[in-house]
Amino acid sequence: MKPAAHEREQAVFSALADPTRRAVLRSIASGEASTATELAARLPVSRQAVQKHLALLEQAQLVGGERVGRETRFAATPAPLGDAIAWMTAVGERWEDRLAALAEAADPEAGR
Amino acid sequence: MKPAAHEREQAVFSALADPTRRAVLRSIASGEASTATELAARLPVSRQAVQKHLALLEQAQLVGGERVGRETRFAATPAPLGDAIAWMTAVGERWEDRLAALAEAADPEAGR
DNA sequence: AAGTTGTGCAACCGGTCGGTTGCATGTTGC
DNA sequence: GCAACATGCAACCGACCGGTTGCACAACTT
Repeated sequence: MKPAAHEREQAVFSALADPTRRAVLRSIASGEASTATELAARLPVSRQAVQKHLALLEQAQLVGGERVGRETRFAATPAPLGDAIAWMTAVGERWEDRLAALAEAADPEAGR
Repeated sequence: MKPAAHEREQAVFSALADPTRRAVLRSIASGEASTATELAARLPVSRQAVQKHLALLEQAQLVGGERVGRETRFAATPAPLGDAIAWMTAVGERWEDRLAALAEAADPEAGR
């Protein structure tokens, strides 16, 4: 298997792009609901729509589903969020570095 | 203007959803390129495609463009990334809280 | 056993997205 | 002034996405 990092990254970011999906994830993370039908009751979409969102979230490894009896209970596995955060902070740091370098180059003497 | 928070949130997350757009943002943040034509040269897409991505990134306030002579130079303004990170950490914390509560509730009985 | 509740899967549909081509405009350099 | 380079804008297109409906099946309940 090839997790490939940027593949998971892609999965996470695109999973987070949809507002409904974010709502689903939030509901699961806060324990307000754990099954597709429960989530659908809290959201203005059908159960099948929620189910598709859950499939994507699961593919991004943001949630994990476990079948208990006749219902499938989902739980959050927010580890991938860490990857996304890492990407963002990396970009942010690069930006800061760049800014610092520019500032230093433009202001070598009068620096702090 | 009224940013409405969740509107900016939406803009940021959907802006980050596209790999090409992330590449553009990374290139700008690291100072590798700053104009649409430069970016297009580094990427396998046309200049106009990059330009559209830049428009979205600018709309999400992740970059800012300033016209200098005949070229438009873009710079990163990663502040919105902080919002996104805040959202993620909030979800992550809620998850941890929930997990802690469950663990605590399950601890005395330890059954499953 | 029969009915009820929850799930999984497939097909379909309209809208949006990422990308392209084409053209018009503005800026620089000779 | 004119050629070359960079940008802005619009139209168009194929693909994907979010959502729906419909149906078949598994699992409790009585």
